[in-house]
Amino acid sequence: MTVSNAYNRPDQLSAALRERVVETARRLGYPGPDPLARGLRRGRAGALGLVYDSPLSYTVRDAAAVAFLGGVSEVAEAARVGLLLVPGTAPEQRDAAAVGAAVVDGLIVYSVAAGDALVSAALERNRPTVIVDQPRARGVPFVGIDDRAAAREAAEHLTGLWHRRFAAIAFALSPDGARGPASPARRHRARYPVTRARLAGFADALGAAGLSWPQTPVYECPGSSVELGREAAFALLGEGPRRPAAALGAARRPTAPLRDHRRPTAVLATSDELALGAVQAARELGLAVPGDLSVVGFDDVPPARAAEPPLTTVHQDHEEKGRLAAEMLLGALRGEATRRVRRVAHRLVVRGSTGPPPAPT
Amino acid sequence: MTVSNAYNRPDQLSAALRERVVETARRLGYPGPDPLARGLRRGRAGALGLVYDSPLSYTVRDAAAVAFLGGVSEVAEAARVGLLLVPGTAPEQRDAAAVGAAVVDGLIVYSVAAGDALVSAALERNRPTVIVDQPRARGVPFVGIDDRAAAREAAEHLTGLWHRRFAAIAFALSPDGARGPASPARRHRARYPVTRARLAGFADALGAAGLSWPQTPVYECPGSSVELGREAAFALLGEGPRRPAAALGAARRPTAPLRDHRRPTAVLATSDELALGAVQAARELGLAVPGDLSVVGFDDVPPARAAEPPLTTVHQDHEEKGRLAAEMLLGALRGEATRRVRRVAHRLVVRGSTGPPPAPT
DNA sequence: AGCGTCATCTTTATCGTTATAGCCAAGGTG
DNA sequence: CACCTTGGCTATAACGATAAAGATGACGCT
Repeated sequence: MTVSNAYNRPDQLSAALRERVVETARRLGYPGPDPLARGLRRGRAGALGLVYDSPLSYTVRDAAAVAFLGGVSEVAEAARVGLLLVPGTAPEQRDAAAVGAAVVDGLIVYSVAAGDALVSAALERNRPTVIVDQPRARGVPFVGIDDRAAAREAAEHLTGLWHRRFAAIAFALSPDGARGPASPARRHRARYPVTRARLAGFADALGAAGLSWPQTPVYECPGSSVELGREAAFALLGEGPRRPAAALGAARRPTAPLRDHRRPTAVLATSDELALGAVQAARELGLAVPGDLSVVGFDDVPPARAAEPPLTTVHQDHEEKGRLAAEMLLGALRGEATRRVRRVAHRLVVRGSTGPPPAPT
Repeated sequence: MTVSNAYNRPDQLSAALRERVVETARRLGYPGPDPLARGLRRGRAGALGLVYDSPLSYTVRDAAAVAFLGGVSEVAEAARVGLLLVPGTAPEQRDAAAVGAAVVDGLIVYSVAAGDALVSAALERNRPTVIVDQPRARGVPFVGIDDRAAAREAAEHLTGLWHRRFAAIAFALSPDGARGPASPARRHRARYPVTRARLAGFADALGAAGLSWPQTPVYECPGSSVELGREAAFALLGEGPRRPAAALGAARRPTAPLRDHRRPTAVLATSDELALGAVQAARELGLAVPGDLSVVGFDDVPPARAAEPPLTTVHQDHEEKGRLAAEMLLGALRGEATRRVRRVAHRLVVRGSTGPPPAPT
């Protein structure tokens, strides 16, 4: 006990004794109180857990997820707690038990599919938990934007410019790795609420403009990357072989674009990465952006602003989302009662990738 | 004990009893074995600790650090251990005790200044530790590149093009937040070994070309960002007021460049961010890159390749560094004896930001 | 019957802390 | 002088798990 006091409450013992303790500790090679034992006794782990939908090694390639991490870490640093990135999210070795075994005081679940075992594992721990973006769970604190309204605004921007032929590129509708055109039935069954809400927002705007959503092609990608967006756009815009770009090798042969009257004049993407891939595909097909094709993204990550042309997109503050989530979690740990659902503001940022549709020929 | 077996070794008891245990657990609201207690008893925390030099909220803005995190996480995921981002690195509340209190089995220390309390705190834990980039510590496993040789190659590329007037932009020489021209004395006292080695490499190349290193201006920035690089370049290239860019406000008034015969024709930067800032400053000063000014960076982060012009820089594989560090640490935890120092390959990537110096007027 | 084997479950002791309460001497009060 | 404080130190008992060893009974074999 005296040793414990020497380390934790130096004022409780005389300087002399403390010095003796420290000296002896050094001589014996005692490395200081064991964090595990201390945690057990004190009942706190000193860390917040972060559960992502995909393995971290993918997640760090997503600028939005990294910004979110930055926000969380800012608050965690200030509260002097660690941030544990929980393993077990890789598809080939999905391991909900890892969530149960994580040494944490509370959990932040970031953008996981509805019904995923990771979510139930997190909730079963009976510790404070905050869910970010998706899925909603009864009584569980939540942080996110109004995806449906935001998507609707993005699409209305284009219907307002009098676009009539639309196509959409979406990241995963459900966590089964599907890739390709998504039928209306599949759209209906979507297990990622965010994808679902964004598509619903697109549908709202198109419906309000008198256009048919079920007949609007939606290309589903199993993730969010420029390469996947490029591939999707080729499928939606071109008539050439639909091989993935990697198979095309170094000397890419662009496929021919669809004839004008069949080709969409506007592409709605559920993320900036996908949108940037679409812009790239358009360029390779010889289509001008926004002259021949308008593209809107979602998230407003840094590359969206830096792109050529800069991307019209829905801005959301990912860092703020991270800060909020962390604060809600820390508040719950302190036993404070706070608002359970926080919506973060979004806004459409109109830049250079959208314009009126080309004049009919 | 039977409960423990029910959770950890289902084969050790009959299905019936196990079912009864699980059912009772549910009824009583028992959330499964407590990770802290399990960790204490088993002697493992199930996580690796990651200690950065700066608070995470800054670190996530550094593409190189994020890529490194990606590499580490890849290996950690595969080994089914978590990754704890240790707090306590913010300058205003630097807290080496947080390193001692982290619930981890081993530590990775990423790019910390020599003599920093974080390093000694890590080593005093008497757990396997790997240091990345800096500082070197006797007998402690290390991963990094040959910074001096790499920097020398970068500078030799420019001396080979017959540049004669150089300037350098460096990130921190020592962790004291200094900003401005770094005297030869200060360069000599540098506490960040990486900065020191890269400057030494520059000096090697300049010396070999018969140029004076002590007379070559070096501008020190307290971090690595485009904005700091821009500011440094203004100081090195312009004659206007040397105020930081932020003070210039929204309507930036570019200062006039130095007259030709005094202005450097080549800038050596210790990071891509700083280099990109220098390119931007040159543009604002009306100087062509590489026509009037050549710039080399360091690290080859994604924006370097995407920049206009694309940046000549020293490539290093940050992810690979992360993977290596994590593997060395896991190896040490398993008690394997491995090589203690691993050098990662680097290579100069010549792109569009460097060329011959302008013809003398 | 006697004995070993095996599957299944239980007992004991321990991991390294720290909350709590207790002890003791020195000094202050009435 | 008895009595209370106070500062400084110590003894006890958990925190919640699990390794290791022990107990129990069913079964087969000679």
